[in-house]
Amino acid sequence: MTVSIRTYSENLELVARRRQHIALCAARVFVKNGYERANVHEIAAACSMSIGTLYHYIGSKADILHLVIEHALARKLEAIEAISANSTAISPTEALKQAFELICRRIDENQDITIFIYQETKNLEASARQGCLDMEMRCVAAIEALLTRGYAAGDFSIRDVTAMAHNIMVTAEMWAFRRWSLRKRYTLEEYITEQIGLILRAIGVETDTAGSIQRTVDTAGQL
Amino acid sequence: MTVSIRTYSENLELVARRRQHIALCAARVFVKNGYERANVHEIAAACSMSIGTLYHYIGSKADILHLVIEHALARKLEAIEAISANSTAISPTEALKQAFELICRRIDENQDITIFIYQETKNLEASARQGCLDMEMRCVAAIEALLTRGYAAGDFSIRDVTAMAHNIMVTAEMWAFRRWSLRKRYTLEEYITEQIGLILRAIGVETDTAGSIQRTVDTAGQL
Amino acid sequence: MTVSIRTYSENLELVARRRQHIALCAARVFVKNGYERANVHEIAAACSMSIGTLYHYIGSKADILHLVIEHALARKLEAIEAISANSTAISPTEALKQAFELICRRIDENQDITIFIYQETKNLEASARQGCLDMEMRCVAAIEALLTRGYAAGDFSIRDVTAMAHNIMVTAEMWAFRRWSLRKRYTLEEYITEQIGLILRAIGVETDTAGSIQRTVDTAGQL
Amino acid sequence: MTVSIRTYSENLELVARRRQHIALCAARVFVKNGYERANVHEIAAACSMSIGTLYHYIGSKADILHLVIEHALARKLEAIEAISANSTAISPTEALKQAFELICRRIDENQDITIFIYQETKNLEASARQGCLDMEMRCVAAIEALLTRGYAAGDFSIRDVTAMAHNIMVTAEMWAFRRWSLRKRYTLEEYITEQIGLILRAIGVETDTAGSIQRTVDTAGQL
DNA sequence: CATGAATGAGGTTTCATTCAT
DNA sequence: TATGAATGAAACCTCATTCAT
Repeated sequence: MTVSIRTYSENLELVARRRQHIALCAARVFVKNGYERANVHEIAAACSMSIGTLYHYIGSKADILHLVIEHALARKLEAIEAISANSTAISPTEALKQAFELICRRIDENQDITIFIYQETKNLEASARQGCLDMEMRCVAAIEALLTRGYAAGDFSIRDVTAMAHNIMVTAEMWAFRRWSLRKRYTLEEYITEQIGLILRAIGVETDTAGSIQRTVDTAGQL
Repeated sequence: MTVSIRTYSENLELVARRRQHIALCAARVFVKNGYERANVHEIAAACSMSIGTLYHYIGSKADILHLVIEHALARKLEAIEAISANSTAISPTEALKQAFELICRRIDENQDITIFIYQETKNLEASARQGCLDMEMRCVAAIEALLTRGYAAGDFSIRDVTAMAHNIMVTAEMWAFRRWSLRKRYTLEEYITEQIGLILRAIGVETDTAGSIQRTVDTAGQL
Repeated sequence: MTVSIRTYSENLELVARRRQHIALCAARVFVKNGYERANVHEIAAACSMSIGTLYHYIGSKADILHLVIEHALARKLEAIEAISANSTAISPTEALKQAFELICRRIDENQDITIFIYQETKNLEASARQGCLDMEMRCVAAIEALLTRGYAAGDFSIRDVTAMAHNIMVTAEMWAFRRWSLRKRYTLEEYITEQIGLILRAIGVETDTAGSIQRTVDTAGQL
Repeated sequence: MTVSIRTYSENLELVARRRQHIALCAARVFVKNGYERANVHEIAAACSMSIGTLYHYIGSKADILHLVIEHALARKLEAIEAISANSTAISPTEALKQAFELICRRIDENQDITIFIYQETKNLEASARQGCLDMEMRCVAAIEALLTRGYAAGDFSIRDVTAMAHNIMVTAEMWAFRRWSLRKRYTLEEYITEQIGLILRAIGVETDTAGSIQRTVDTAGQL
């Protein structure tokens, strides 16, 4: 899973523990200033390590980025696969509704890192980036599974599930990367309700048209 | 419209011409390596100017970013408003279909800058960023107008047009920022066809279900 | 008087007029920011000239400094020589008192340029600097003349007038370059009175001891 | 006492040692060309440090100026306070004479930095400058103490000691900043003798009139 | 295993001066 | 005579990485 990153340590378990720590702490620094503006001094401080120690467990600043993004994506993938897997007991429609809601709530809790991944994945070198894209693909695949199940059950009228799965994933992430606009207009709950309505109708599930939205939250122009 | 940027010249017409030139040439450099990695030396060279001359027309590297993003957004906005305005002669459904197709084709032609804007708008200072977000909002508004017209005509069964308008905009831009996945599966035409189907059904327009997609183009993991 | 400075003009009268103008206007800019921080753009603007025109009448930024300092020193010298010359009708003691007072008042009116000369004469090249030092020497000489007259008349008990003349000149200029301290304690009038008392007693002239000073003006720590 | 300057090191003792080193070495570079013309490359070389290392102990070039001036003033203040304090065993007149002589000799040994402080203190930012002015004030206060003691003992006929204290301080510094004139006429010993005579008579102490000065040293027009 | 002082290349920006118009 | 656009060297400062302790 983890791509090979240089380390001076031979205690693999220690390396893994430290890297997890770095992934968590560095994320805060990266998210605050962006990858390029964050400096290794600040990252080391956030990890409560000296620079020297930090460099025992990573080979370069880019490796820290890799750790951070990979960690965040792995947790996102875990969450989505769990959501998808846990919904076999209920109807496909209900499963899709619940899945979308849970994914949206997860994105809402991880807005900053979601946006960060959109912005900084470009700084990964090819192989690391490919690993991350693979995880993104597996997120889509988990959603595709939900859709395929509904199609097989005759509940969803859709044959090409890929586009729809991407749409669902991006619709959830939009809540983060278009928050400067969406949050003025919707609460998270309203957003979820509205988008679920659109999704279900797109795949041919009849719904009682979602209620209109009036309340406007003013959250200025935060990005 | 244009936020004030420092200049040593008082010849407003010259300043405007040079800045347009900078916006175009610098975009190529920025897109290649990202904002932070691009250096002003390279930008000046791309503009066929000395660094000194470059700094006669801008006050800082961040101003160049502002110029580039604002220029790109202004052209996107222009295009979308034109598309929206030019479609009053045809039925709302046909208008929406054509609009979505044209927007997607425009995004396809401007993939790199589309992605760049997602990644680097964060580097603008507050006021510049707000100006850019305002233009994004006007893009959404132009799409809302199309939807509202179809709703008023009774053709679209949708009451809250905002979410749908965002979805349409993001679906088109997805073609750029998820190209690493979508291009393996769809040609631009297939993508447009598939997504139009989903959009129309989400707003209650009956369509003959779009055909399934089989062909897979392998374009490696380019971002 | 004026050391040769490059000019592209052959109209000597025009050159002289423009240079006088430059000396006056540039002084304001130099005094505000210091010589090195002042830029030629700002100087040209203060002179209501284009950069090109400015460089028709001077050869370099250092020439402007020369013009400014020479102009200020020439006026100081003029003033002091006039003061010294105009006092032949009164007693040496009265002449010295009046001269000191007038010089102090002149320094008070020209505090900024007085300090500026202390700070920036170092930036003149050797020959220009020498010319300026010569003018300073002539200021001292004018004061020496006053002292010598009093000595010859038997009113002043002093044989080496040079040190005393320097002291008098520097005491007056101190009002400018130590204003951050002196102005908290003395008004100009009090300062003059107090210092005249000290000067006269140093050269053996009996005075009714100047009154004590109580009032404290708070002018913060301005330099 | 020392104003806070940014450092990347947390080893306070090391920081203090390095800064002392910088203050000493940078002074030579500054004095040679003035603050603005000196460049950090040259300063780092004079400190036998890389530029990177230099910037670990200071935050900006202006901080180096601050270090240099503060260091020089602190040593001047120390010297003057020591001189003033050490003279309680002798008569006020003798104490004043010795103090003036020692201060003049100290200025003579530190001519360049004395002039430098006159010229470049303006480049300090407000708070740093205020700290330096405070030290100057304490120098004056130490001299005031000497005068006050003589007044209290009935030896000096002077009530306002402030002006006289400033005069004494400036008279000593004059030896540096008017050396282009004074050194042509006086040796240091002659200068001290002559000025002590003037000082003592100004405060009402009878002296056998100081001898005339003939020897003229030609030291060209050095500033 | 842990530290953090040292490095120096490379970044952005300024500005005195020239010269074609 | 007057203009001001163009130049590019050189300035200050940052920061990822190493390595002796």
